[in-house]
Amino acid sequence: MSESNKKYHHGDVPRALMEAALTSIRENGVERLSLRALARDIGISQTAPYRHFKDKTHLLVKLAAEGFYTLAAQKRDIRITPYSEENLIEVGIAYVQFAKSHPEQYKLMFGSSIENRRTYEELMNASHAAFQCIFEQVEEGVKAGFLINNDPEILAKSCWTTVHGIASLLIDGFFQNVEYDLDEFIKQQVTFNVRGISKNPKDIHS
Amino acid sequence: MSESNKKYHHGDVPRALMEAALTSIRENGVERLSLRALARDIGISQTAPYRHFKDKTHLLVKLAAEGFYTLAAQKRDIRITPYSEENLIEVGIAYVQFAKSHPEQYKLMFGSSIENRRTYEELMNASHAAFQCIFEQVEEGVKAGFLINNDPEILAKSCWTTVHGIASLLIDGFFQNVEYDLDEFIKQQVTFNVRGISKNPKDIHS
DNA sequence: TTTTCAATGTTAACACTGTCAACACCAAAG
DNA sequence: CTTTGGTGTTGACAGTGTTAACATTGAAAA
Repeated sequence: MSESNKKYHHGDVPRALMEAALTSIRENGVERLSLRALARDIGISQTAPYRHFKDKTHLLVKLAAEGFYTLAAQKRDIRITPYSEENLIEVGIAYVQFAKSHPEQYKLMFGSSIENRRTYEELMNASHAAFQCIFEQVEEGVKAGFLINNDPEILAKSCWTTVHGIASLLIDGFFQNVEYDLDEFIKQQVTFNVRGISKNPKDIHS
Repeated sequence: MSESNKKYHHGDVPRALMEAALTSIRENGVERLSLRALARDIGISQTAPYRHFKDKTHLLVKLAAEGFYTLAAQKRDIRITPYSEENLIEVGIAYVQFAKSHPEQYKLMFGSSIENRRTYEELMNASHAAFQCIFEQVEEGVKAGFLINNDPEILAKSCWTTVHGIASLLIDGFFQNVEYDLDEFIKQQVTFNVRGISKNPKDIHS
């Protein structure tokens, strides 16, 4: 296959589109993403993407799903068994760090760029996989008697809302006026949360 | 001023635009908001809004700011002095209820429909006012010895991230598979958070 | 080998959008 | 009365998502 005359069959167009989309999102945010611009970037006609994605949203769904899977993987890398409070905190911090280093993709995963996200099975599976990590860890913490004897699902959701709250406020710039160290701040916040669901909360000495 | 021949000077156009925008957002979400459609709805030309708002974003900023102020007011209505743990929880619940009953406006306030939100002083003031409520209450809780002896700003931010986390996951449909009672769930989550920043956390019996 | 056909690509067009420039009107200040 | 600044309008530009109609290709079917 020569380099010239590449009118048709440009290789892996879906992959190229996804990657172009990722960098575009990283640089300009989800709101500015344009299918046509993407097509131009990778050198295909402006409507060619529709041969590979039903519409713009389906591209976004794929990207978001990928995001959830790498988030899940990243958390799994940090987690160690058996359960320890410190490790639960570390996983929480890793979650926030992911959001911090991929802010636009994170917004895509959670924000409302994707309408009716619940109708996309693929996306639901992916986000469920990301949740599953926390769930398992929390469940272990409950069984081992470290955490409140409550439905692990509810406790895990407490962790999730906390880290998600931190992540989204952080991304949206609500913590930009912090004079204190940001990483220290994140750790504190996560620690509060773990303390709240622990059976015997340690004292905190400021 | 007769009813007929209302070619010019239609009354309070900015107000009319804001209200039309609010209902449009409520029904179709922020993403679908169109300045031109708004103008058509209230019976002015499609570019007339630009006489009153520099651009679309400035309209959104005004709406978001209003949202923050009503949220602040709603919280102030619930809060009572002196400090009590129950009341802090109630305020947290009220926060989530606000988000629950104005989901699209809430998304507008926090989501990334408004780019560079930090450059809009008006918006920063408004969101700061909403934060101030929680801050004061938490500060009182610290002084009265109920909450951890820590920087009240940090503790208040813990409350904020928690309720915001709950609110946004709720709005984005991540809790739609709850078989248990939603209000009870919200209360539990907020309670965990308060427990996490309390000096002497009560035992929780499930 | 030739034919056929689905996948993939293209162009043209539609109906939108935000935004600006140029122009029209009108109330009140000078 | 004249001027002037706020408000309103039309027309246009550049951009978008999306569909329809048509073109090209490579591989399977004949």
